[in-house]
Amino acid sequence: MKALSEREQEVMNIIWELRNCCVEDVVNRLPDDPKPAYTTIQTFMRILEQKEFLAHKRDGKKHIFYPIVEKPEYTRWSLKHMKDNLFGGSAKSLLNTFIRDTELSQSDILELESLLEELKR
Amino acid sequence: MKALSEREQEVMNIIWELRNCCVEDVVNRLPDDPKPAYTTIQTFMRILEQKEFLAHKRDGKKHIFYPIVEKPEYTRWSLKHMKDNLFGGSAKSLLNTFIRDTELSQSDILELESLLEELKR
DNA sequence: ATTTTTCTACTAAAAGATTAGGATTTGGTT
DNA sequence: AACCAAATCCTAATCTTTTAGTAGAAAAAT
Repeated sequence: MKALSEREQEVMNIIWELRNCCVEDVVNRLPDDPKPAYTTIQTFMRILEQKEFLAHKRDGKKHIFYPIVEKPEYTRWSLKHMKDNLFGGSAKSLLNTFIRDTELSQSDILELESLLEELKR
Repeated sequence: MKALSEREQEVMNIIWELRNCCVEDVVNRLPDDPKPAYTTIQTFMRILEQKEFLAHKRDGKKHIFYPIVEKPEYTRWSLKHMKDNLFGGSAKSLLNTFIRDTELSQSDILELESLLEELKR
């Protein structure tokens, strides 16, 4: 697995949501900051296919793309990468930083506690 | 704040540890995968200075560099970035994924519980 | 059947990341 | 003051990322 660049990430987020989609579907979901050209997004999808995040099948003249790496798989990898590179491999240290810096609601806290309770067994 | 590239990150990790150091100190800490040239690392340190992660003072003929962005500041920013880009802004969802995927020891779990206990008040 | 539209494939160029060589400066030493 | 060694500065080549144009093929419309 290889890290996604900023733009690749943005494209993958859309495809993970749409599941089966063509280039145009993705372009339509992108904000018009300026809206990138059709061919630009097409290039990204070709690259993502080379990197084996996507595959495609034909439907008439269209290519229908779909993810072959799932989002949970990538987020897991990505969090591990961050843990190793920024927190010296310590999960505890990442959790500490994140929990202290994030405004968790009381109900979030209760949910986390029951998750931890579950893991004790 | 701007994200650090892979190599920039590696260099910053060393500087955050050493606090005050010259180019050579950093080069010496890098593994010899192949060891990068002195001038390569110097270039990175110049870029990191432009990006305002570092500053330097003179000592004899050497430049002594030191961080002006601290590691906790960057890790915080970086986790927030990941939360927003991969977990739709949901801290709960990031924590859930991370906690479930990480082998936490029993003592880690207890520590986290008391941290959460602390945040309830 | 010919024209028009719509999509992909190929190409390439601008911007950013990574690498390092050679010229130049400079602090210290004789 | 002149020299030397060590460090910096400047520059540039290569690689990756991001962007998009043009050509060509396939389908749709006339």
